[in-house]
Amino acid sequence: MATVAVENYLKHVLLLSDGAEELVPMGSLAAALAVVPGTATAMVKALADDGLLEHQPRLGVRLTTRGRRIALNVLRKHRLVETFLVETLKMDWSKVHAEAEQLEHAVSDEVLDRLDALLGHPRQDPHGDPIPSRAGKIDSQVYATLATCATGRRLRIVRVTEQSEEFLRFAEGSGLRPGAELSVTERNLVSGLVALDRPDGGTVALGVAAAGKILVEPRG
Amino acid sequence: MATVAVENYLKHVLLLSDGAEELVPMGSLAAALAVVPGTATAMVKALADDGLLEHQPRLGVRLTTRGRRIALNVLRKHRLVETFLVETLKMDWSKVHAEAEQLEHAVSDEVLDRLDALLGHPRQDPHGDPIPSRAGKIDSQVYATLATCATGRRLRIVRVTEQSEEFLRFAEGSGLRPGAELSVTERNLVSGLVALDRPDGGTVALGVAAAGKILVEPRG
DNA sequence: AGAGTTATTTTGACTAATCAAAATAGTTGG
DNA sequence: CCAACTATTTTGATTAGTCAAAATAACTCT
Ligand SMILES: [Mn+2]
Ligand SMILES: [Mn+2]
Ligand SMILES: [Mn+2]
Ligand SMILES: [Mn+2]
Repeated sequence: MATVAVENYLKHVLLLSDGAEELVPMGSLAAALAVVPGTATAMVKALADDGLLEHQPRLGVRLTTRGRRIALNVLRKHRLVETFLVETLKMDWSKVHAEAEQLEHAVSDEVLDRLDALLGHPRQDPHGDPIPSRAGKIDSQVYATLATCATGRRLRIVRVTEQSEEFLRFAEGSGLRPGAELSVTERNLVSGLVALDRPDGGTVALGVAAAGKILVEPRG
Repeated sequence: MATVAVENYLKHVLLLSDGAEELVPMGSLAAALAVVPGTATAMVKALADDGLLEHQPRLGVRLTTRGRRIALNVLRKHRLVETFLVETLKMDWSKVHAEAEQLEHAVSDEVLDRLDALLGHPRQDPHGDPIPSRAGKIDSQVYATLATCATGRRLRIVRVTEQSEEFLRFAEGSGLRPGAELSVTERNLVSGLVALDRPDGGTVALGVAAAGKILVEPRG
């Protein structure tokens, strides 16, 4: 079986290679895993020897089919566990990421299947992140963000791509969770400010970097 | 935080020191952890340095208060997880021990509390093993076994102290799970045979070693 | 094209956990 | 009471994963 470290490396390569084809630079990988670059290089060479990813020296890494299969299974565990923690145990969505980071390595495939059934085969986790299917299919639809979408239109939040506890608590407090509706009333790229209107009349202001973490779709 | 290995060592010392006072010999500890004796010695010295247990060279080890506190918490996680897997996920009681062996190290105290509440604060796990309280209290009642109890009396099974999948499947198939009633009709210490009667008229024969794994209490 | 900057790799060292095999202490039977 | 056996400890290696710092390659800008 793959160790915890191996599972984490493979999962992060998957997460950093939006879609699947691009090379992930060693720098991003090392930063995502919170290790120094040399450590990532050493680990990546070992994983390449094991046929789990392809290493193009000085350019980056890409998962092999085997590596991708493992990474998708870990990601499925992570997101189903998050869903379980929120739906069944009523935990706060801001805290489940850290829990799932551990549990994703301890949950067996058998337990995973039963959790999936208990939860009714969910397609998204509490943050709107897509849950890979048992077969390894994952929804890769591209959405606009609050930093890029048209202003004035009625929108629905589909996903919040940022796991940090503080950010999620802020989003929750501002009514910015998946399913919520709103519109962008103003966006000033110079000042970096984005202003939102909620249907309940409330108003929210946030920076363009934070706005980029919130994915939306148009809603008539 | 204690590593997985440390948690396993402390938990096994606790399990091997029925009650709490006796010294656990290094041999038993090494066997329980499936490591060679020298490995156990090395680890035990490190744990003693950290004040988690007391090592009397050539005699054995005993948990300190701190070590015992950690060990009880791990054991509580183990047994509550087993209960969750059987009660909520409907897993077979013969398979949950192996799962819990991993999950006991990945479940946080917060998740533990919520699992406990979800399950209604159970006092025993699916095998009848007592679940330590959050405060670290554990029921240490002593029971007779099918190898030692009086014959002829009506009995109720309270606990099955053997985690192996094969044994538990056998027990299940023979109607020997906690709560089941029965009586010992015959016990021959020479041949090592124990014969049982079930209320439904069924009959079971098993060896005295296996019988010793099944704890019972009298039932009028 | 060369200097400087940045990303990546290499080298050397460390920790936790383990095993194999040799050394030692303790116990026991004649 | 000593030889033999058994349990435990010691010693010397190994593996996985990591960091610090030096070396190297690649890119950028004039
Ligand atoms: Mn993880
Ligand atoms: Mn998520
Ligand atoms: Mn364990
Ligand atoms: Mn149990």
